[in-house]
This record gives sequence, C-alpha cells and structure tokens, in this order.
Amino acid sequence: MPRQLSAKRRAGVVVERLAASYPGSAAELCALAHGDPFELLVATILSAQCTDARVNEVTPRLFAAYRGPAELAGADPAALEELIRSTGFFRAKAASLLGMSAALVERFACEVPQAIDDLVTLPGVGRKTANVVRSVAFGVPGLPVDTHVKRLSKRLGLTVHEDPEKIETDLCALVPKAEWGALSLRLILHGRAVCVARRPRCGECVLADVCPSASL
DNA sequence: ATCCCGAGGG
DNA sequence: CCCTCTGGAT
Repeated sequence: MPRQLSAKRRAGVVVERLAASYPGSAAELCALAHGDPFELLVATILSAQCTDARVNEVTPRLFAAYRGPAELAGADPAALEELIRSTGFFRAKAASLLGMSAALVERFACEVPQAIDDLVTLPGVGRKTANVVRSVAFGVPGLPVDTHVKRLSKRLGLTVHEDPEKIETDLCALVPKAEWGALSLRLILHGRAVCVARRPRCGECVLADVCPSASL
C-alpha cells in the first residue's frame, strides 16, 4: 500500500481497517457508561480532560443520588462537587451540571434536545459534547473531535488544522455520513491503545503503511 | 490565550 | 517531575 495516497483514499483505508479492528456500532463502541441520553450527556460533560475510566467510577454513585434532570438541578452544589471531585475541574463541572439540568427543566421539558443548535446552548456543552450525544444516544450523524481524534487526524494527514471545528469539517468531507460517529469512537480507541500521545506504537499499528507520520 | 483541576503513567 | 486524559467558557 503506497504511502502517497490522496487524503480521500487514505481516509477510506482508515475507515476500513479501524472498522475491522474495532467492530460494532457507535453506541457499542462508546466507553462512557450511560443508560439514557441524559446520563450520557452528564458523563460526557464530566469526561473533559479526564479518562473515561475515571468518569465511569463516579457516575454510578452520581446517577443513584440524582435521578434525572429535575433532581440534579436541585442538588446541593457542595455535595455534587464532592461526588465528582476526582474527575478534575470539579467546580466548573458541577456548575455546568447544575446549569445544564436547570436548562433542561426550564426550556426543554426535562428532555435532552437532539438539535445541535439547542444542545450547545446548554451550560458546559460545546460542539464535541453535542456531537457525542447526537451520534451515540440518538444515532444522528455527528463526528465528535476530541484530543484523540485531533491527534490521529493530524498524524494520518487527514487535516492540517488545529481548530477542532475545522478538523470536523475536513473529516466529514472525507468520510460517508454513516461512518462519522463510529469513526470518531474508533479513532479514540486506537489513540488510546496504539497511536498514543507520547510514544506511538507504530510497529503494531494497522495503519502504519498509509500513515505519513509512521516511524518504524 | 488563559483558566479550570484531579489522578495516573513514564 | 512533566505529560496526558473523549473541553468549555471567558
């Protein structure tokens, strides 16, 4: 396989091989534990600059203590902060969870909206989090760009940009809509297991022969 | 550009 | 010790 492929063809190879390495739907590939759209939204807000494993440690207690947006909106801020402390940024995240829950109660009849323009109006919800909820909980095409997707996209030569929104535009143009959500999750899984931030393990990477950054 | 912030790995 | 982890708001 030639290394000088067009970005379009290289993206095709990436989609194909990652699907073989990490089979399953977007919902099945998502590592954040959740029972419904609201819980996924909460877990995703907590996942900022934090491992999913740590998020999954706190969410069971969190969802047992506060069931649904109405209960979470009424949580004692100090108690909430203590529950989520280990995920980091705990004051800001607690404020986001309280504000997001209140907004669902007040503006969205206690339901998580599907429209991206609605989702991003919620406190603590940016484009990445909105895309996670859409693609995983609702099965709507969306391509979340997080730290892993950004790093792998640049290494694989699928984008030259730094801005996550521009990276999203580039990737969406290279890949069929139906693949967006699963591709994002697979890039995350691959970024965690093989194409790690510090010392990528190119020797055991199924994409090494088409990767402009591969060092063997 | 900067701040928010804890925890684990190397 | 430094880097990284499914970012968002100012």
